[in-house]
Amino acid sequence: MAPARKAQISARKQPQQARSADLVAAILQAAVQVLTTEGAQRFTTARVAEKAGVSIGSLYQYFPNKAAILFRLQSDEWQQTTQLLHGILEDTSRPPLTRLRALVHAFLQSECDEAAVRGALDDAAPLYRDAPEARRARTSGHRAMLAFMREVLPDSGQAERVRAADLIKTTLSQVGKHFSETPRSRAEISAYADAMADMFCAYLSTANKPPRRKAG
Amino acid sequence: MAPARKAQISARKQPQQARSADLVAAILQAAVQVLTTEGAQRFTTARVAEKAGVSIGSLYQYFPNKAAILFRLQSDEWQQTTQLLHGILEDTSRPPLTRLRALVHAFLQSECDEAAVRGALDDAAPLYRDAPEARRARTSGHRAMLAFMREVLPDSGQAERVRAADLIKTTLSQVGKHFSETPRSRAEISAYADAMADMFCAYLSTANKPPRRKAG
DNA sequence: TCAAAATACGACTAATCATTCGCATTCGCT
DNA sequence: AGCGAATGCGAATGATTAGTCGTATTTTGA
Repeated sequence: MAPARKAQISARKQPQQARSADLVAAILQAAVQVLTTEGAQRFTTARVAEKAGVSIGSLYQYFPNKAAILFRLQSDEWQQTTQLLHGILEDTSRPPLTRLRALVHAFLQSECDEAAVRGALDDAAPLYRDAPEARRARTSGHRAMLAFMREVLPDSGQAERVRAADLIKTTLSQVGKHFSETPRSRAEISAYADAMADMFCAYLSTANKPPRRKAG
Repeated sequence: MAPARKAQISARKQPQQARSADLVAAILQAAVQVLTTEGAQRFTTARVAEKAGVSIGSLYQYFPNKAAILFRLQSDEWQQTTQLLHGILEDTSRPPLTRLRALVHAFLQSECDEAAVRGALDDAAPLYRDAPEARRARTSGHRAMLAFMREVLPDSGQAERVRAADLIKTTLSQVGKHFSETPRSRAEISAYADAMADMFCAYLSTANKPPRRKAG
């Protein structure tokens, strides 16, 4: 139960002139660099400002506090991931489970490609995750997975579909996070993705069928 | 890529008299309290010492640094979990998949029961996880799951069994961690555990069978 | 051209915290 | 009793860091 009383995390002021827009971009880019090269521990506003070639005062013109920078990065990541997810799951030209398998592969690969940033961002999560903005942003991506479940589990109740969607989405993201913590070859990634996809497919294939429960 | 050059994390000195053993116990107990009531952010050696009714100097007699206290707590947790896992999986009087289901239930329940400590300990992970002692300790629990896989996937190759063991162990711990981040009723926990167990069982049941790959 | 608005600057403040070290107290033992 | 070792103490140190504010520079628009 960490105390959840962070200040606002939204932008303090919108850049209006071109130079300030550049400045914000430089800060975000520098933030990623600091995060990847120094880690979450050593992520400080001073270091970001320096790496961005910007004064600390200017940084605080556009970000109300350190958490806001991190939250912005995380938001962008979430948005990217959500789009990946939607793009693959909604392509109805392919059979559902094929799409799901493709999604697992794409997700694990992208997770490993950006392991450094995402890992550091995750370490820093305590700094921004309790902000209301973050709570709201996190529920994105539910829709697509739930729609997919309606397609693949037409005979199940809504509650069961919600549970299946949650289980798969959570497994994908959490296990992916842990998986990407150690460096992996492309072949390893692919093999692991296949195993995970096998697991999801097996689950969804049997979930439709009659009662199983307590199978042994 | 956080820099991984923490100092040693092992005990600085073994308590020899009863009073110092009590002191160490008080510190550990206080550490849990501080962690749960204040969160990882506000976990400081001073606070722990105060809550334990012990001077800061005494604390440093037995723990070389802050990370050592956290590592000790995490170690104890790991050991508990490992024993839970062994105890259930090795009870050969029940069919394998029944044991697995029991394990999932027991694990999720215990994770939720101690959500506060574990969550905070997880937030603090960056402080201790890169120490060599932690790297070693983390591989415990592999053995039991692998032995289980030999039992339930007798026809698969060793590589596939290792992958399955890893996938299930990782899913259980990572998804469990995320699941316990929000408060849950006992019924919710049970329902989720059943879904997860269904997923594992479906996976293991089909993994033995002939080639599936790219199932649609 | 010039004033107001926007932007940029960075020294400075205030707070937090991990850890040390010199000294005081207690224990185990003869 | 009394000695050395173990234990306990906590003020002080040194370092880091988030965030502010008064001032300087640049841009905009009239």
